[in-house]
Amino acid sequence: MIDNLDKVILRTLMDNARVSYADIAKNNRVSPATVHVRVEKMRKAGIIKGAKLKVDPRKLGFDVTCFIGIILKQAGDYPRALAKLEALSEVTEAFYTTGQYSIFIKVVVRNIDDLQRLLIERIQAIDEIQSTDTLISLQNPIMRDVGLDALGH
Amino acid sequence: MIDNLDKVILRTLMDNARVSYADIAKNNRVSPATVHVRVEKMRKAGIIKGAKLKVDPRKLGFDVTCFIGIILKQAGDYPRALAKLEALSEVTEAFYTTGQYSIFIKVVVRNIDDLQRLLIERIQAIDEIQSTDTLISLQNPIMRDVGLDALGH
DNA sequence: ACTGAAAGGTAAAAGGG
DNA sequence: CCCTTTTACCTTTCAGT
Repeated sequence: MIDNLDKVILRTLMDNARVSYADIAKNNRVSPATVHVRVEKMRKAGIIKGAKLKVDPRKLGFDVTCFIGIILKQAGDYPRALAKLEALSEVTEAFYTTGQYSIFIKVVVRNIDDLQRLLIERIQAIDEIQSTDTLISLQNPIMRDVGLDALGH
Repeated sequence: MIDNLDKVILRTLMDNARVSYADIAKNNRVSPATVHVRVEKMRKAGIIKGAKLKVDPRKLGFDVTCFIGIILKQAGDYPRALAKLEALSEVTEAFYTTGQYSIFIKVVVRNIDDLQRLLIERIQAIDEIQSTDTLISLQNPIMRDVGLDALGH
């Protein structure tokens, strides 16, 4: 399914998506064409979903990151609530979860005032939402990709 | 600080980091060299932190994503606990937070059995940790970058 | 399934307005 | 601050093994 060369290619590009296929080829003693073929294979298999530029939100003026656990009035309200959350650009991630919350979201905003307005005027204003719990992140000391070492084959 | 062209470049590359500078230049009626200069400027300013390949963890056999809220025995235990969490490759993100938890982490594992072992044998075994709450993610319907539209300049 | 070579395209640096 | 030019390198395709 996925061999050692695939893993090295993935690891390299997950770390820096702009490393040239030629460099990867050189380091692994294969031709650039082979690297190209492997990448295309993994893209078609859905393993590779794209390449994203990583930006620092703080450098752009988004200083506050927080997580919000959402309790819905009824379980069936999930699709409607999600659609309304998706319309808010400040909501960067959403998860449908087990446990006390139905939906768990990550929001990135400029400052605490913006967070307060977002919470009160736009999130708690959503009909389907019963209540929310907010967790403000002060630091983000770990942010990395899944380790491929646990991959067996 | 950051003008309209910078914003268009960021938006384009945040979506697809492999779009060529030549294409971006064409769409904005500037030269490829200008795009190159802008990207370098933003890299030096720390706005651009790199380009990452986006992979689908499920396609690689990591089927379970979850969040774990961690309560420490003492607030001062934070650095030691964090270092121990960092040593676990399954911990892909960590946040230092206000509220009921001191540390909030995201973990990605192969299955529920692995999650259970990780939790009991490696996380709850950390001396500095008093207790944990786990939130299993069943779906991840929203995963996107910060919207640049709120950016003033 | 990998390689080597060819064609076209791209990045990055240099120089000028 | 942006442009054009230039050079070297890169991706991608395809025939051959």
